[in-house]
This record gives sequence, structure tokens and C-alpha cells, in this order.
Amino acid sequence: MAAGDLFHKHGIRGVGVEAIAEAAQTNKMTLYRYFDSKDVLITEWVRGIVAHKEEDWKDLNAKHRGDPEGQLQDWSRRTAAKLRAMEERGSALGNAFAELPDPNHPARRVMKEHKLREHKRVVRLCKAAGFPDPAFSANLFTMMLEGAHSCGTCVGMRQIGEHLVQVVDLMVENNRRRTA
Amino acid sequence: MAAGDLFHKHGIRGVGVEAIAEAAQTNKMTLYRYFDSKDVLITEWVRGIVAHKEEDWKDLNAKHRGDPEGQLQDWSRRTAAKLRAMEERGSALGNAFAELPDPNHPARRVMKEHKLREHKRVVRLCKAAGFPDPAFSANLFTMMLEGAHSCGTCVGMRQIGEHLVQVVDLMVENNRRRTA
DNA sequence: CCCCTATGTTACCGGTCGGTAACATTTTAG
DNA sequence: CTAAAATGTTACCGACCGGTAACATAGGGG
Repeated sequence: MAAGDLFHKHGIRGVGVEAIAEAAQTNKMTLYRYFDSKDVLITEWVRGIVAHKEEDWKDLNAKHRGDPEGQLQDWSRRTAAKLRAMEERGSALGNAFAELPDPNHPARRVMKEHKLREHKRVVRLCKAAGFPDPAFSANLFTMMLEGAHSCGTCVGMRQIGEHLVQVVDLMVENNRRRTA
Repeated sequence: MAAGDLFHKHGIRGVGVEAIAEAAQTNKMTLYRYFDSKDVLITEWVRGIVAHKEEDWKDLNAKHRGDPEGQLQDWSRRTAAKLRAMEERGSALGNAFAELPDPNHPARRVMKEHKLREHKRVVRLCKAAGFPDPAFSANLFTMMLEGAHSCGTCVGMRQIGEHLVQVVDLMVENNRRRTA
């Protein structure tokens, strides 16, 4: 979906359907034959991002079966890599949240459900890893993750990903020492 | 500035100048006699928010002179209070960042400079408090702060502020124990 | 009182946007 | 090759938006 790049770069509301069609190497009419409205286009774009991320989680789970610490650590490293590649315009989902204030917008529901699933997964991993306060650890991780985008664009931080890795590793090691 | 409420609730781009005038109990014409364009209106609104926050920092500094730990702890507590009061629509500045993709927008510069100042202040406090790795601590705090808004709206977390307080307190106490 | 300034009213401009109709063109399949 | 399906083109609609012009009204200070 080429429209996504435009949405991300210029903001959802800052991109017209005509420009989207052009970016997709087609025209407005054919676009409207596939998508009923700009809103479903937005929603479908969001759905794609979400699907991709969920796929990533499945992969993570497959590669570290029964190893919650490993999953957490690998997750933090993958996230750090993505953060390193990110530049200036922050998280697509985060921005979409800001740009779609209508609480009933379908894209908003898709995003919210995804974020909730993601957070619950982190909680589950922290529990499985035997962290003393799994809810707190998970919330800390999620806050750092969410804050990372903002910090990258607004504050211009560069080692955000590394910090996340650092904290996750620290929690894991601390827990190992504790249970040893 | 009544316009601010509208900006925050419906998004900057989702609010017309006419609606702003109405909310300010006046009309478009008089509004344009005070502000040359919608963009300067936006910028002035942002400037107001930023000024208010800087004021808060000055107050913080005045109330805990020469006590960086106290400043950090009080800062986390005030932030937590604000987060508790916040609902659904996240941070005004964060959203504005998402809604103003033009890197040359004056409001963007105002926000960026503010966020940088804020972060530098936290770094300075961490240094003054004698934290072993002040850059890391400050980045962690900032990431949590920035992430808090996102977590409140997307993930629906409720104890975000308390977590920030918790982590700041933990760092302070750890450091006291270390230097004792 | 009168003048000057601030504010309100209305109507309008040009532009953009989401979305559609009608028709021409190309591609595909049988 | 031909029919049908998909895609492209153009022009348009109504709505809204940011911003302005012209003019009416109010109000306050001398």
C-alpha cells in the first residue's frame, strides 16, 4: 500500500485521494472501485500495519518457544532496530491516533485492540518469566516503547532503542539473580 | 484561549476558524484582526502551553532549591497528577506534532525547543543528584513521560503516573543507598 | 454631542477535498 | 477475434475551508 507512505509522511488529513491514487500508480476512479471511501482506505492501511506487527509477534514466539526471557529480549532488540531506522515522523499508529479524534473511527478500534493485545502479550511474558511484579514491568516496557517514538521525533534522542534493550536485559538479569 | 480546547478535542485540522471564533465568543473577522492566520493562532496556542509548562519548572526549582532529588520527585508527582486528570485525547503537544508534519511550521519549532529544554533540565537534575548514569536516567524518565500519554489513550493504562513516580523514587533511593 | 476605534455581520473569493457520472480505453478470457 | 471485465480520463458536484472586503453597529473618551 503506497498510500501508507504518504499518510505517514504528510499526515492522514494532509493527503488527498488524488495523491494517493497517483502514488499507487492508478487514478481516483479505480481506487474508489476498490475502497468505498477514504476512511476504509485508512482503516485498511492501519489493518495492514497491525497485521504485520502481529506476524512479528508470532515469529518471535516461534523462535523462542517456552523462553519468555528470550522473547522479551529479542523483542526489545527488534524494536531497537526499528527505532534506529525510524526518522523524524514518529510512529504511524501513534500519529494516526492523534489524527483520528473520532472515537468511533473504525481504524481507531483496530489500533486500540492491537495495542491492547500487544500489551497483554508483554504482561504474559513478564509473568511467564517469573518477574516479581509482572504488571509493573510490562507497563514500564510499554511506556518506554510508546515513548520512544515521541522521544525520537521531539527530543531527538538517538539511543532510545538501546535504552529499551538495556532495561529489559536488566530486568531479566535481575530476575535470574533473584531466582538463582 | 478557548481555541485550545477545540484543537485538543477534535484535532487542529479538524477545527475550522469559524468554530474557533464561536468558541471564543466572537467572530471570524475580529479573530483575524488579532491573528494573521490560523497558523499563527496554532503557534500562539502552543506557545501558551509551553509557557505554562516552563512556569511549572520555575516553580519546581523555586520550591526545592539545591535539592535535585526533591525536584525530580516532585516533578514526577505533578506529572502523575496531570496524567490522572488526562483522558482519552492524549497530550496536546504530542498530537500537535503528529498533526503538523511540515518541519518548518513555527509551532513545531516552539515545541521542539521546549521538549529539548525540558529534557536538558532532567539531565541536569540527574547529574546534580549524582546519579551514576545521568544521561540514561534522564532518557528513561523522558521516555516514560512521553510514553505515558500514548499509553493512557491507546492502551488504557491507568497507573502510568504512579509508575513514573515509582521509578523516579527507586532511582533516588538507590542512589542514596549507593552514596551512603 | 461627536468622533474614533473596536467589534459584529454578511457575503463573497479561490481553492481543495471527497466522491460520482459518463464515457473511452485497455486488458483479459473464452 | 470478440465479448466482457477491468481500468483510465475528464469533468463535474456539493461541501467546506482559510481569508478578505464592505459595511453596519456599538461604545467610550474628549
